[in-house]
Amino acid sequence: MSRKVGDISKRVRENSIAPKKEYTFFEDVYEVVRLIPKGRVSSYGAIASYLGTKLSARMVGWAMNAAHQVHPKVPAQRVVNRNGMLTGKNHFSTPTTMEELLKKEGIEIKNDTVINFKTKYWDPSKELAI
DNA sequence: TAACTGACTCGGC
DNA sequence: AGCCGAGCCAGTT
Repeated sequence: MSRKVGDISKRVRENSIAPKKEYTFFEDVYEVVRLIPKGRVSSYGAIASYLGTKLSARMVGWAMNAAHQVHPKVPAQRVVNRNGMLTGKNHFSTPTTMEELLKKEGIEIKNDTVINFKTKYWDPSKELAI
């Protein structure tokens, strides 16, 4: 596990996110995702951008792919693409798991898209104000 | 070892 | 307004 990208997240560390001895991009992603408030959602790009690699939104998705086996648990269902679509639903135990989890948190879904995405949107680079 | 693959985005046409 | 290509980079083949 390279630390190349993780080094960029020094800001995250200094911003009082749970301290750890080793930092990797994946772990940084998990930390940020865990900070997403219940009932809110964020996007891959926003998280990538917050970590300083805004062009690597795909890596955030990659991280989510492995997030299911990470502890403490990562609320991967709160991360959708920039349009509010549940593009990652197929990576959950069942294709409907993601939607069910979000509904349980008070987020309405229609056609695999978050209703009122704009008002539910949670941007780490703003909310966490680096 | 090189090539391919994404739970993404953005810019250009 | 929608489609296409490029950039991103860790992990898999």
